Amino acid sequence: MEIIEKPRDTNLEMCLVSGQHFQWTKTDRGFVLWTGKKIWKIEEEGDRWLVQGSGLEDLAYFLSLDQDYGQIFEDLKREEALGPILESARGLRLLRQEAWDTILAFILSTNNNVARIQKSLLALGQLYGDPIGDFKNQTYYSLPSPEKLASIDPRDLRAKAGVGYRDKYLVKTAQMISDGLFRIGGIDGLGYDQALAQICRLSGVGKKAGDCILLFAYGYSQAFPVDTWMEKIMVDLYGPFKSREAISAFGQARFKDQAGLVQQVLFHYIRGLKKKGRGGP
DNA sequence: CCACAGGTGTGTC
DNA sequence: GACACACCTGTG
Repeated sequence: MEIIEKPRDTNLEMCLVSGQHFQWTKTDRGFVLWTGKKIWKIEEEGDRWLVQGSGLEDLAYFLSLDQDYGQIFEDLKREEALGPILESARGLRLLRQEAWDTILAFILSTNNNVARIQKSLLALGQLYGDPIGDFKNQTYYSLPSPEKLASIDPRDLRAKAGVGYRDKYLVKTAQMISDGLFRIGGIDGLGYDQALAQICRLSGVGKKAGDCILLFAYGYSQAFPVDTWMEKIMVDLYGPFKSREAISAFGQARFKDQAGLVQQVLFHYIRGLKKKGRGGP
């Protein structure tokens, strides 16, 4: 157990429920969160964090604490259309997740909701993953390796992990990687367009999921994933547009290295509306 | 019962 | 390339 000062410009809950990361659970005073084989339990106590698990250095990396999000939010004030939306999202950060976990999560994300994505990921870990940590008599599991997942019958995934029609996408993608037809590390160093083309080779990964994977796992901060909700709000704020792709291109050109963060800010805003208002944005 | 939930793969023009 | 259309599963 280590006790640290709560990091600046960091709202842990906001980072976790923001739809970028699904491997976490709430505890009485905080959260357990994991990615790959790293896991942490963070309890919030006033202006302190009580941290257990995989160590502070790796946690700081995962939370991108080396990035000055206070300054980044200040810079984004130039976007007048964002106005109060931006202020309400202070504390939000982009997390640095393991690529393999992120690939699985966003294959699952198609036509799906957060609760079910989390349920499927938990089941995959419990059924086929390895134990990575114990907190309060609860064992937490990593996701199965590509080799392991490649050997599983898709029907089992569907029946036991509730992944639905994404069953074969998951297994196919795992096979591509375990067969050496796709290298997880092969994305690094590519330009954005090439990186997106590469990641979209994976089964079940299209433009939207691909953008999410590039943004959340590979550090392409200029990626601007556009889903149905993002489409609606972008049309409201900056529209009209002729296609989702046009919105993505606009977001990248306009927000540059902050495009991915802006997308998260907007998603946070949409979530707030859905929780409070009912009826959506 | 039907629409919807953070789309993608496949087939058609 | 731009379009339909099907697709697991849970919820309101």
